[in-house]
Amino acid sequence: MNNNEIKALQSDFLNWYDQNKRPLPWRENQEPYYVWLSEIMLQQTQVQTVMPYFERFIQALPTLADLAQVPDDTLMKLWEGLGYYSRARNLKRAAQQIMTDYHGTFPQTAAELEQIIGIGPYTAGAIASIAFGEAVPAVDGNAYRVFSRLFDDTTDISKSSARQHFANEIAPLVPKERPGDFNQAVMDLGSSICTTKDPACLLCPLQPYCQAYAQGKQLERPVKTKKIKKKREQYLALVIHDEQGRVLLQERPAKGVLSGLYTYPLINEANLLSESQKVITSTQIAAFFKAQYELTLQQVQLLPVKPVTHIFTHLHWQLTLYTASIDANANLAYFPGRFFTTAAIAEQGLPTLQKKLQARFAAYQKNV
DNA sequence: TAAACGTGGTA
DNA sequence: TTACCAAGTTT
Repeated sequence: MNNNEIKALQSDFLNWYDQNKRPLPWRENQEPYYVWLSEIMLQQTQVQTVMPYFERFIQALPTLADLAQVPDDTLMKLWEGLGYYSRARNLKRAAQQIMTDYHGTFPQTAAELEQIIGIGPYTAGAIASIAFGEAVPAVDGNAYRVFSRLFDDTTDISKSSARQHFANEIAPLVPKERPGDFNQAVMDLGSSICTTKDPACLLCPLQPYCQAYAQGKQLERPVKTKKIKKKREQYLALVIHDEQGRVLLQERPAKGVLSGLYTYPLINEANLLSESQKVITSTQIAAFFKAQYELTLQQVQLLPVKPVTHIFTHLHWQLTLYTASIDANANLAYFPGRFFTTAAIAEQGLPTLQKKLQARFAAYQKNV
């Protein structure tokens, strides 16, 4: 594309954006804190999902300084259900980093922003262009789709190297004048017109420039080869009450899925079953708890309800519910977790998996 | 470089 | 039910 073509494309695209931009809460101003927060929340997450979380978050923590000091419990409650919980933890760490290392003022270039925890190449480009007017691309899934079509580019977006390749291709198109609007136009176009399955090419402001459209290959772009196969795992989920009606929850290990979050105690069936064994017994579960945590369970019973299924990006879990009781004075020294009252559970930030397990148990109780 | 990391929606 | 998609970063 020569300079005149690029100018025309930029003009057509920004005019389209001016007419069609979505009114989103984080577009009301260019406050870096809000731009940043929205970009983190939007990682791998759709606008509709983010909206209520964003509103609640900025109401609870209106400034960077508030975020830097927020208690972890409050933070997780605000993030509850959004997923990828390390995003929230990194958000707080980053806020502290900016308060101490940058005197509470955001760095203003993509290169500097990328040094902050939780901000990768995409988010750095997005913040730098939207909040600070730096003419850099923001290469996300939308950009892959839009520009692989525009250039009829067959680069495999499954590969890590694809991001830099597209950044190089896109950079000459980003206007010096309105780089943030240009990048946001890419996102809006990608979500409304240049969609994966049924792109509305006839309505697209870039259609006159689109090389894939010219060849009828828009559905073959972008090229993506990798597919993740989910590992199947079976778990036991134990609903353990004491005589005061409190329930025992377990804190998940610092590494791995749902790290640091609370769930009912979960036992991987693979850790319970020996070679030829097919059936798990209540006695065996109690023995496991004794051996692992020095805890004595009583009345371990299989709950006659449908197992809970939960699907992560790379895992497919099936969880069978059990109930049991335990002494309120049991020594939890060797157990990574604690008792929760009903009220305390409601205040705790819990992963959706745990919410599902609770719902299944509640539905059972209702029918008894 | 590839795998790990949540969740909700759609075909 | 399975598979894939959606404003990625970290290790």
